[in-house]
Amino acid sequence: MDRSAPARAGHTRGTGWPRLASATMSAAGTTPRFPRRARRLSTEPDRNRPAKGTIRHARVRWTSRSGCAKGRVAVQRRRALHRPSAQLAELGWPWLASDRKGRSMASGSGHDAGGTGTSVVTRFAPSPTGFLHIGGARTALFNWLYARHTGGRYLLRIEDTDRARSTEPAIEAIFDGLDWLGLMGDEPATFQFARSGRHAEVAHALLEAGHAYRCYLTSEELAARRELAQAERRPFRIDSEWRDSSPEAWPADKPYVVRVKAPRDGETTIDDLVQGSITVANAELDDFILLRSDGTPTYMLAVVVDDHDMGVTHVIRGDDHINNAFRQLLIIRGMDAVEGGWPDPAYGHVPLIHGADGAKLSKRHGALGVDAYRDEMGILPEALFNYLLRLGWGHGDDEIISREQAVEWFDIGHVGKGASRFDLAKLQNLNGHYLREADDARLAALVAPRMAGAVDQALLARAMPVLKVRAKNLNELASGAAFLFARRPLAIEDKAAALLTDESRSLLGAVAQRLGMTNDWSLEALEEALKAMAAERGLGLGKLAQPLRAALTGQTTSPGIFDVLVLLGREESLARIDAQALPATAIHD
RNA sequence: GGCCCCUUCGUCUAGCGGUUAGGACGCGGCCCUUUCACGGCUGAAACACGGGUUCGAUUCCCGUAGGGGUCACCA
Repeated sequence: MDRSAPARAGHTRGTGWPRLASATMSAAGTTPRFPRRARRLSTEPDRNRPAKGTIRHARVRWTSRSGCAKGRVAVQRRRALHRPSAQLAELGWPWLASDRKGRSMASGSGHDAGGTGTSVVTRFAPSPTGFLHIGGARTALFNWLYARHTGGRYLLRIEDTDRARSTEPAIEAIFDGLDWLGLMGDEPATFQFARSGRHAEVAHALLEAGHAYRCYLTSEELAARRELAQAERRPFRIDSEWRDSSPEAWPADKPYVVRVKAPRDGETTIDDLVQGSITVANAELDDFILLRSDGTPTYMLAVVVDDHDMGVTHVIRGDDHINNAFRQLLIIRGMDAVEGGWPDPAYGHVPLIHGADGAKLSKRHGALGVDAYRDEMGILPEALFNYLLRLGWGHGDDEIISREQAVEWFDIGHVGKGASRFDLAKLQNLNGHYLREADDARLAALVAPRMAGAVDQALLARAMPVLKVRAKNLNELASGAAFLFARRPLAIEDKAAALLTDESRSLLGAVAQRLGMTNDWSLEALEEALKAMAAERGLGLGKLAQPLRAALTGQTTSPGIFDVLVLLGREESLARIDAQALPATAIHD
C-alpha cells in the first residue's frame, strides 16, 4: 500500500505557501538581529565546555535552557552505565552494563547534522484516527522547521496500525491540513501498516537474541492481576512467568504475544533536546508487547522500526511520548546489539498545547482540526503558521515571523518546556495582520465562496484594500463586503435605520441632487463635493456621511464613505440614496 | 497512587548571576478620523512559595505547593 500524498496544483512541496509564491515579509520580520547565543548547531567544538573525550561531550553540541545541566548529565549517565550489574548481561542487555564508549549514542547527540556527513532526518507521524489537530500541526511544523533549518529532510508517516480506528477520510484530512500549511513531506508518505511484515521480522530477531520472549498470558488474566494489585493498593507491573520459560514449556496451540524482556536494574537517561536530561529507573519499564497475539506489531515496535528504516535522526514529538522513548530505546539498543547500525535517535519532546482554561485541549477551545480554522474561522495558513511557531517558542521580541525567517531562526533548544495555552484572540490578531498583507485577488477568491449569491470577484478584489483593514478573518471580510452586492431594496440594520430620520432623509435628498449633477465620480471629486456641501450648510461631514452610509450600505460601519461611493458606482449609489431620500425641502436652509 | 516533567504580567514569550524584568495579544486612556477599523503614543499588569549557594539571585541547588504527562494485545 504505497500511496503518496495527493498532489496539489500550484503547490510546491514544502517550499512555500500554496498559491502564495512570494510571501511578503513584514518590516519586523526583516529586521536584522544580533545573534543571541551560540545555540546553533555547529560543527565547531563546544567552547563553553571542556573538550572531554567522551562521546557524550563531543557529540552534544546543542545547548538548551537546560544546557548548563548537560555536563552533569554526562557524568550522571556514565555513573549509571558503570553501575555494576552483571545481571544485566545475563538478562540479555549486555549493552546496559558494559562500557558504552564508542557506541553510537543517544538523544542529545546532534548526530552529524551539518557536520561530517549524515544529515538530519525528521518525521511527522500522525495516526489517522481523526483530523489534523492543532497540536499535531505544531509538531509537524517543528519537525519541518528543524529539517529545513539544518538542511535535512522531513518525512511523513501515517501510523495506521490500529485498523479499527484508522480511516481513509482521516488520512485525507491530515494531508489536506498539512498541505494547507505547506508542511507536506519531502517524499511520499510511508504507511505503517504496509510494513507490518518488517516489524514482525524485527520482533523475531529480538526474540531469537533473547531480548524478547513469548508470553502466553491472556489479556483477561492480566486484567485480573491488575485488578488484584489495585485492590491491594500496590503498584502493578507485569511479571510474566513466561519471561524465562524454555521452549519445552510452550503450549503448542495457544496464542501468545511477544514481549520485550526489559531490564530490571539500572537506569536510563535521555538527553532531550527540549526537556534536557531525563532519567528513569529501568525497573519502571515493563515488559511491553511487541507483537500482538494475532502477530501484528504494536505501535511501540512499529515506530522504532520505521524510524530506523527511514533513517530518522531526530524524533520531535509531543511530550506525552516521553515515557515511550525509554521503551523504544530498549528495542533500539536491542537491535543494535543484534545487528548493529541502530543508533539512538536524538529526542525532542515538545510540550502539549492546552486550552485557554489551562485544561487539556478539548473541542471547546481549540482542539479543532486545522480545517476548522481554515473553513469555519477564516484563518489564513500563514497566520496559523506564525501563531503555532510562537506558541512555545520565541525569538527575542519578534512576533511577526515569515516562513523564511522561521527557517533561519528556528532552534529547538529554544522551545519552552512548559505547556502553553491556546489563545484565539492572538491568532485572530495575527490573522488580521496577514489579511492586511495578503494579495487582494487571492483574498477575493477566498472570500467569494463565503458570500451569498453571485459575486463579482473583480469588484471584490478592488474593494479589498479598504475592506481588509477592518477584518480579522475571512468571515468578517465577507460580511464587510456584503453591501457591495446587496440588491435593492436594501435591508437596513436597526442602528442604521435610527440614523435615517426625516431630517437626515431630506438631507439625503439634497445629497442626491448634488451628486446627481456630478459626473466626475472619482474619490477626489466626491470628497470635494460632499465636503463643500457640508461646509455650505455649516454641518460636520459626519452629519452627512452617517446617513449616507446608512443609505448606501444599510449599516453603520463600512469603509470610508467616498470609497463606498466609488465602489458602488454612480448609478447604484444614486439609486440607493434615492431610495432613502425625502425631497430636499430645505428644512435647514 | 507510582514514575517522569513543568512553573516570568490574564495569555504567548524575552531573559542564561548585577536589567527601571523587555516585547506581543487582550484591557484602559489619548491622538488620527465621517463610522468602524488600521496606525501612533501611553497606562495598569509577572519572576508560585520556602530554604540554601553567592558580595549579589528571576537566573544555580534543594524542598513545598500548584499544573501537566504517563502507567493497554491505542497510537
